[in-house]
Amino acid sequence: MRSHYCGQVTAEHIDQTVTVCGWVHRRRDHGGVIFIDLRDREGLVQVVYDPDKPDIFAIAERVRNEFVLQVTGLVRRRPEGTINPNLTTGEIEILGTDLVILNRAQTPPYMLDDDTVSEENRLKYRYFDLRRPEMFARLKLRSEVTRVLREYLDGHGFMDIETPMLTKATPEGARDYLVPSRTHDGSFFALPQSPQIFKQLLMVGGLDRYYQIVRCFRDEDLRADRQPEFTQLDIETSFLSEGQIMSMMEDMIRLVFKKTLDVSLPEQFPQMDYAEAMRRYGSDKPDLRIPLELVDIADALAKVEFKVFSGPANDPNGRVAALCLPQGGELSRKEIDEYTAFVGIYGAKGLAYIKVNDLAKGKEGLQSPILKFLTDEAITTILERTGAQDGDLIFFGADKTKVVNESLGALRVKLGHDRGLLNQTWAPLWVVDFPMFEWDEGEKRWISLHHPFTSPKESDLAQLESDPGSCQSRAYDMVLNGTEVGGGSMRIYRTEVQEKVFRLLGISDDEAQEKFGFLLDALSYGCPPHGGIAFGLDRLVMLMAGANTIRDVMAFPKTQTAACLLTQAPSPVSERQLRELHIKLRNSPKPAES
RNA sequence: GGAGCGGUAGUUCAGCUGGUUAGAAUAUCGGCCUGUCACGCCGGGGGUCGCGGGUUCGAGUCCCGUCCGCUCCGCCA
Repeated sequence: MRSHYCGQVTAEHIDQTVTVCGWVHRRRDHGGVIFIDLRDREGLVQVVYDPDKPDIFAIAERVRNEFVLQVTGLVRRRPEGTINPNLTTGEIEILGTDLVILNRAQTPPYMLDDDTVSEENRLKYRYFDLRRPEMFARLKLRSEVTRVLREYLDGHGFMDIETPMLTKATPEGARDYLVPSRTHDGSFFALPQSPQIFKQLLMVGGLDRYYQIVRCFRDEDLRADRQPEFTQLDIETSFLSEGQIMSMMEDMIRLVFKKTLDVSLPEQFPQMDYAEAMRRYGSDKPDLRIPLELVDIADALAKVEFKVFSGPANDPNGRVAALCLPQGGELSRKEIDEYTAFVGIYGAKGLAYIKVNDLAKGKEGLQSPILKFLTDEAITTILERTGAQDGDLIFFGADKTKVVNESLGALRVKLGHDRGLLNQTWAPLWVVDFPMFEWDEGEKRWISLHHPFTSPKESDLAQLESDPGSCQSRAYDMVLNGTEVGGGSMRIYRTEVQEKVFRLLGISDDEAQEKFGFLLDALSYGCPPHGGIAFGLDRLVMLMAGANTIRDVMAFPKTQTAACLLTQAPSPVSERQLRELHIKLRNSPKPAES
């Protein structure tokens, strides 16, 4: 007698007696016969009990959904006439001769094959939800992805090294999750936002090829693709150039796609500099599957009467751009209004448009509320640059560059999805030549676009202090279908450059010493040139699995308020625990008992 | 911090301009059926309409507040 997972029972087992274990997916009675659909991670198999063995039959009658069974019986092909094309349990069945109820179960909170059930219930009963075949498939894919990543890195001389989870709070970057120290009254650990500094210290330590599949924590608001704890594939190398690192990472990602999805990604990922990405797509992570592009038209509109256009056209911080939607003339007034509201989310004050009805008729063939404000010359330029054809619709964005990029960039993506314009392919891309810094209007200071340890380009070192805004960094992002899946850079490895960058970011020498003194020291003890990258594993697997949220590729995710519906975490703790941690609560919920 | 959508039976939902005892499907329980697979048929049970307050003769429905879930903006070096 052999034991199998029930889903592995196949035609090969016909005429064999097998013992299988699984959950009762559904029990049906018909004509005095009991049918049990037994389910495991691989699938369903039907078990049949005839009433000729009354003791076994009596057990089968007690079976309910989600009971855990061990079933023994003879595998056989189904009788003629019981096989129909909609069969969900296949053409094989087990004639049950024995039956053990390994465990009973309450009535399930919802039907496992109900794909309309709310995510709230799915998260509350996550242990149950994980029995869904889709969940199993996604977690299996995740496991395969990490296995291939490890295989690749292990094969290329990388070492898997752990870094601390209890570490030091950082002034820059995301809000830290803090852990109070019992032994140091008033002091706190922070959970790592990423192992960034530790992996750089590993480079100083001569561990020149490091990787880690590591949990990271950021106490910021959630999104479909952002969780407070998430997993990074963290990588760092010494002595390699950015070109060598990028090439190796490409190979690794190509291998993962080939081995797990049998998808062949391009031989070489295209590279695009940040400025071009912003100009053509209004985004630093463009989705190249969408065949729409932004077109600059400020020069043609600088002299028109219409201030909405001429204002931004003459503003050095402004931008006027057009986005042509093929066959967009079909859009109804209501749909256009909806798109206007959509760009409003990103700060756009309106969404001007021109419908191109008949190019041959010139201005008469166009339809738009703003036509009267435009010169013939401006119209000709717009039509030429957008390459608009009869039936197209041209949208306009005119505002501060940031607003135009964000609103039209988002509109481009939305139109691509709404209008079904996406090429059904995988579109990887490297985005390079990022600016080092971005001016923060609110805080009136420069902030790092990547992080404060990113190296500026050697050629820009001279203007680091005189003109920070024009400095470019040695950073590179891997973008896949419009999602940033990885970001990395060459790091600063000289103390004096790191000190300069800290100063530029408004971190005083004292604060730099206090927060990062150990790093500055480390750089001074023979730090090799180094650089690396970190991949968002959850996002990568989400894309590969075709999931809409990273929650679907995590076993136990949190909700939008960063709570766990399964365990009810976070929760109050006892007075005693708080006292040990030197914490006094004010105006807080009652601490838990005991 | 802000915008939008949602919260009614175990589950998924309907419930109009406020008006009898809040419905459907499914699940669940009982009965029938000799091969079914979304089985079928008959019958039963099942509701804090998220929570609190207000308006009203009367609130699932209107108003205010609040909590929860989802999407998004801000935020996420």
